[in-house]
Amino acid sequence: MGVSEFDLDALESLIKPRRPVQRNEHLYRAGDRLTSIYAVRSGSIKTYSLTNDGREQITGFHLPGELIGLDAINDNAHPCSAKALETSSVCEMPFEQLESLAMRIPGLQHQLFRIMSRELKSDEQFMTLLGKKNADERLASFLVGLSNRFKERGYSATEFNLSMSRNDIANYLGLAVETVSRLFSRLQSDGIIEVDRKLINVTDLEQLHKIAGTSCDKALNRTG
Amino acid sequence: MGVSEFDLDALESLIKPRRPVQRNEHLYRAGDRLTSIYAVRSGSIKTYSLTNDGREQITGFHLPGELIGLDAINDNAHPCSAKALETSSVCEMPFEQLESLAMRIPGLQHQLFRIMSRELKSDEQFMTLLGKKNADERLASFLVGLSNRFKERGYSATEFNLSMSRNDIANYLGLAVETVSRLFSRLQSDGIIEVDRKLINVTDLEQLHKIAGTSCDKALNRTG
DNA sequence: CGCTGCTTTGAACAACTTCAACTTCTGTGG
DNA sequence: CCACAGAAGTTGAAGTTGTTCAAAGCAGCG
Repeated sequence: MGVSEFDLDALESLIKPRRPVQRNEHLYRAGDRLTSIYAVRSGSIKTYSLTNDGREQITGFHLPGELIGLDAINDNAHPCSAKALETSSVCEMPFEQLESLAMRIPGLQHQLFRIMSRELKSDEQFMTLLGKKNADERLASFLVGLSNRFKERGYSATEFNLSMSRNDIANYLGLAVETVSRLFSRLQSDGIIEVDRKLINVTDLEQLHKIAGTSCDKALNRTG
Repeated sequence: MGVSEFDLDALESLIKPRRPVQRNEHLYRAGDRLTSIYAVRSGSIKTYSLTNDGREQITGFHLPGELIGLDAINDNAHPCSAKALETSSVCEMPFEQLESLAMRIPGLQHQLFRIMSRELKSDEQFMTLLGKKNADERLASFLVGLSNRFKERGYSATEFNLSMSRNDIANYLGLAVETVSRLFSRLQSDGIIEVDRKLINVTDLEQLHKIAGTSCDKALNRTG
């Protein structure tokens, strides 16, 4: 359900060896012709596009097991750029090959539909975040989301490193950096998380969930 | 590129006859098991989900030629509800059938990948709208988007009816109804559009584009 | 040791929301 | 066909949230 690690492993062997990517190195840039879809194997990748006035809009942070580049199929060109946030490794999968495999291997086509569908669904949830949530809810949702994704991958759900800068977080969440910084401080002084630079320790995950799940009346749930 | 009307026509005949839907009738509701994907054939459909505190978040307005329900593949259940904004007709395509056809008919698999990819891409653009654009830019983008879609379908790019309420527009754009109402008034008094209830006449499409494409310094481009 | 870039914090400001009132439309029943 | 009730839309004024501007604090690194 989460990552379908199993199938990606199978694919990986079918297609191409892993490839290392250095921090800040681009996997591809907006406008590049689509050749391959990439599966993140380790590290983390951010995808972003530029607004008309040249500012960056981050469209996602991608962890191991996730596929990137699927948004390029329609135009045969990447609408976003993809850049490593840290030293990472990816598995490159030539798309044409992938497509023809999908015609032959039972289940692979379905798997690909599922992956794209999941991304559509999570995009929709993210729209709700941007359209309806306030700053606190956005940051809490972001942290809960990361927590879940780390957990799925066998890491700690409560202690993890942010590979992206405050600026990137703010950009992604549609907020100003200053706002994000203030929110981290507040979450810390409220005893919900401990922050040490990039290291986050979630001390009250339940409360974080409550904030993320739209904090209703802001103090509705002190005891329950 | 736009709608691949051709292929949908082919599919339509392969699968099921059109089905009429009344205004406010649901095609499916959030939580329903996925049985079919729907192609809009006439009219318009809105998709929406509910936030934790029960408010509605509209995730899209869908015009003829568009497919809805693709976000349900991953969980085999619809994450959103779909409701007709006006009397419409849709073509129901049982998903399992569609998938097995895609294994056989050359090009259909690719077509489906493309359609999902296009949706991913437009979701990303929409994230940029919600994350970076101010109220004016949002409404202008919305109108430009509709204008383009109507044009693709052979209707006027400058004169069209909004099938959704002001409330729906505001909801979709992450704004308050009052803001949207004020913006319509302002666009009208600025001579960019003429508004008569649901009927919109775009009198200065170029200017509308300028506003939509992020109005930079707000008055950067008076002459050029 | 002193850059340089990222992060934090404070204070003023702006954009949008909220609240409230009023108007216009729509549809229903007398 | 008109009257009326409810829904939808518009407009104004006050209020909030988050942004912007400015400056200081801190860590990494030559």
